[in-house]
Amino acid sequence: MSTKPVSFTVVQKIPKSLGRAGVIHTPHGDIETPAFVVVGTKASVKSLMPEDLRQYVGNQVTLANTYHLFLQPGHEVVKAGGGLNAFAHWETPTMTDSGGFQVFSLGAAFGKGVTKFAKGDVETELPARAELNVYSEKHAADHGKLCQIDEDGVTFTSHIDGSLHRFTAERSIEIQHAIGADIIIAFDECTSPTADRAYQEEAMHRTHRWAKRSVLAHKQNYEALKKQGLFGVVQGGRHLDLRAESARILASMDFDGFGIGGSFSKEDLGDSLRVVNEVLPDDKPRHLLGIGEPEDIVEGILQGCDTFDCVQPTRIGRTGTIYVHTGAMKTTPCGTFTYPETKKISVRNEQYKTDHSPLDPLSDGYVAQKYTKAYLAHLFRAGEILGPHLASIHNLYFITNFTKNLRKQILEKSA
RNA sequence: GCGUCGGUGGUAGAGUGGUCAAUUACAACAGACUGUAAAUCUGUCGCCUCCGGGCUACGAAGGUUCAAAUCCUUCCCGGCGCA
Repeated sequence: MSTKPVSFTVVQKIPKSLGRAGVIHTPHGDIETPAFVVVGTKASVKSLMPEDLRQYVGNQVTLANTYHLFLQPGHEVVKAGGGLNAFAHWETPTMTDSGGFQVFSLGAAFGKGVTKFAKGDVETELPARAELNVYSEKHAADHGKLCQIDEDGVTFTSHIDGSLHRFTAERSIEIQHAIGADIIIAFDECTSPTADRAYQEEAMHRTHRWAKRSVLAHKQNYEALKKQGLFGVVQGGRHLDLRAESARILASMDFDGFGIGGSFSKEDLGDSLRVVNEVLPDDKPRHLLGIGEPEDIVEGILQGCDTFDCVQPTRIGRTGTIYVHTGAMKTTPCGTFTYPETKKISVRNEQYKTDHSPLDPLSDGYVAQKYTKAYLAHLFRAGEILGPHLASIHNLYFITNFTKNLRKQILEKSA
């Protein structure tokens, strides 16, 4: 076993595929991969107690966010509270995202309704270029966003109180050291799918420079080095050659694992991942950042990704949309996986007001079995907080278990 | 009985001669959401529509006016006050 705090063991490879089942070892325990990573941005999985996660979800790992915890309550508070695990009473292994996604969500995407997925293949607009040394609230407001990018880092205008803050590679690592998650992520720039190739390339190279600095910053903190693993983030947008180049450059740096970030299009997600994972080393875990619809996870695993975090189960759950099984089974082209077809339904819809069947009769989840659509429909209509709570638990169990079943198939196929 | 205030779309409640099919909120009906600015946001919400518009509407019936939810008359209904 490795002396590094975070290491990876491949347990079983999928024949003729980049995919594998494995185990990520961390100071807070092992993560059996492929695995879904529950998102708890502000050290809180929205509406759930950690006990709910343990008892009804069975997740193995939870992800928080550096930018959000830095603003509130402050990373020093988390540190004084014993670090993320103790502070939030999370007992699973933990990760923190670097704040790189906020460069996108509070920057290019701010107020525009664009998502990480391209709608079509047209580059609809150019992102605002970095404008050096122009940091002001007014400037940010004028540009319709809360952050400005330059070579050295990013200046954020807090979405909470408008105050200005500066993130650099070193600063993000420093904050993540204080927060204390098992796996931390190098500060990157998550680009918009609307950015043109030239900008994707420029941003990618900037992310690489930040990655190099992040490795250095991490190595300089001896205490953190013993307890936390550092992941670098592959970028390159929808351009396969850039993706491959990004993977090549990052693979040459001393990371404990890799995140795959940035924007994709739904159609060539698999191609983008394949190109990247062909290059990344086999003996390190690969995390697909922020993607996790059931079909995406199947594709991601086939193309060699080990872990997936996604906000979707809790976000859609909170407003009454739940995952359910249709009853049909699907098989991947080369027969690797046979998995249940899924769909999303909105339990607020009129038809469910009097539908007293279980949320998802085909699921073995506790909430799916014990609670009915009519009850959830009532809770959401009545504005009861139990509605978002139950729907979130249900969705998290659904996707966590969906992923676990795929792992099981990898192991069974080879047995 | 007299006086007075009021009766507006599913609800509450704006509007008090034209720009009113009628502000707004809620409810209702749908939709969106993929490293969480998110217990959020968007659309529809009188009827019909070839999406240009047409029709019926603000307690009821009459009336004034080029034009009425808005002014006048009577009636019906409700709150309050006085008998």
